[in-house]
Amino acid sequence: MYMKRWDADQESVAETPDLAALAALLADRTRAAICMALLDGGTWTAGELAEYAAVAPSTTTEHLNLLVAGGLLAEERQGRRRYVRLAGPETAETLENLAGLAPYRRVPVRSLAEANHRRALHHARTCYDHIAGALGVAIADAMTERGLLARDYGLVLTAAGADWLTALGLPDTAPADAHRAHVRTCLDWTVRRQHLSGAVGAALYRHALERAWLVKAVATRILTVTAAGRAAFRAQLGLPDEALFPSLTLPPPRG
Amino acid sequence: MYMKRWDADQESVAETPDLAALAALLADRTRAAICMALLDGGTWTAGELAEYAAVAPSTTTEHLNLLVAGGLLAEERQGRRRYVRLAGPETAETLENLAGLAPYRRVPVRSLAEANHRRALHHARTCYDHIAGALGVAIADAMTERGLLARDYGLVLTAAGADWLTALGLPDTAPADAHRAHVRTCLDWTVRRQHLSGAVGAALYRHALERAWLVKAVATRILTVTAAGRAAFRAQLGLPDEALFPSLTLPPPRG
DNA sequence: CGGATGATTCGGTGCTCACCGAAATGTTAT
DNA sequence: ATAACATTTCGGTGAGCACCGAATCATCCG
Repeated sequence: MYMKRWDADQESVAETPDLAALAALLADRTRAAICMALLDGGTWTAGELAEYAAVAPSTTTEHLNLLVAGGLLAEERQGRRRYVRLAGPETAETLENLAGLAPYRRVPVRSLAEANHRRALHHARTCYDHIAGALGVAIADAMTERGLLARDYGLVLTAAGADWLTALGLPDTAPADAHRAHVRTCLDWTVRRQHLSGAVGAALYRHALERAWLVKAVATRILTVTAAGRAAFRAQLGLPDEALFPSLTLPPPRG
Repeated sequence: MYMKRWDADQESVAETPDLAALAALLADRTRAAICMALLDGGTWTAGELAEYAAVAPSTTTEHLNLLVAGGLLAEERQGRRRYVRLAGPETAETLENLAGLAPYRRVPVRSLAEANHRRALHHARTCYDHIAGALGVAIADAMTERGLLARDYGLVLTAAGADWLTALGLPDTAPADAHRAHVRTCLDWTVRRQHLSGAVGAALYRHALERAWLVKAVATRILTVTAAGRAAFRAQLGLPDEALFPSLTLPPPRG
């Protein structure tokens, strides 16, 4: 009797998420460095990234082609120039989570300037669209301590927290995209502690920039706390000086 | 005048998260398959994984060495056999998030059995310690619709949701580890939709197993909904038949 | 219209690494 | 003890790929 062969036309293929392909994009040191650089949330040109990653422009082109094709980066062409940025917030969060899981690597520090740069990064930096580093962790801690965030029953903005945001002038931080949780944590790779991300984290960051509590350096992820910022963070959240002055920031813990 | 050189002993090295090293672990198809298999939350022997991944035992050994050394897997030796499992919930969540971001890959389906297997996986499966697949998404949707979860102001368990859990006999699902949010979403790679994870998701899964609403097949991630389960999910959440019968589950969307 | 600039294409090179098989190690069973 | 079994070690092979430089293309500027 004739049996129909299963491998016929109809359902002979299926689709599986290709985890290895995505990971392969990040498995190269240069591409990983590019992605980490773009975690500042900004838009870079191919040439800038080439210089940052210390590879030839031709090499950078190949990397960018892969990253864009893989959906990690979004690109925009203007004339002879190629601008790239991270594809979106989910990409940024996944990257930062991954970095939090990753082992540490010892890298040589070649100059005093570089040491200062690192110290500043550890103190306060952007994580795509919110605040990370010692300052970010201190903010999350202070908000929890003051009952603005509740860590004990899920991670939620409390009623007091919502009031506090309103008092700051953040109009309810409307849930524009339902896909993105309002309050979310992000594992900080400098201290391996949680800091505030999600829509609330992003709103807080924007607000701090608008009020000039923070200033972002160009072409880096470094944030600087202004005098006004220190006053505000002290008044609003009672942040200690350790969180407000880079010079008081300790080096990161051992890996 | 003598200037002290900076590259002296003191602070000449710093530590950076080695994203590329971590990603390299997942960048291999065999290792990725191993990790995906372990997403069932179970403990596998080296030999089982070798057969599953269709590589020589010696090759499997090398992969497991790397994955364990990289902190993704935890191992336990008993006599002549080596048991491995995912290192922890964060690892599982990051993996599933990554899979949700990954592109699809077309794979051949060689037999009717394999096609049925895939269909079953798409219908209901474990994601480490909670429920994923069409059933998992349907549960999250139904809970949101019934006001047990609120998606509009962060993702929180509502008061009604807490009551519902208590009525089910889940005693408040105590916040054992503060690091893990109670309610959390996990991007499902089959449907690219959110399902329920976190401590609440895990408690719900355990409860469903205890009450025999679900049965987990050995050595796979497949969950089967029992008759009692269908009754319970209908009564408790009003789940439609599409979510309760694998035969009604549609194939996954195009990548 | 040249000349400078940003990016790309292409060929070639060297290194890394996934894989296997055969032999070895150590453990459980007969 | 001996046999069966699970895993590991090691040497060797082949493929993939990150990298560069030189040439090319496209755009902007004087």
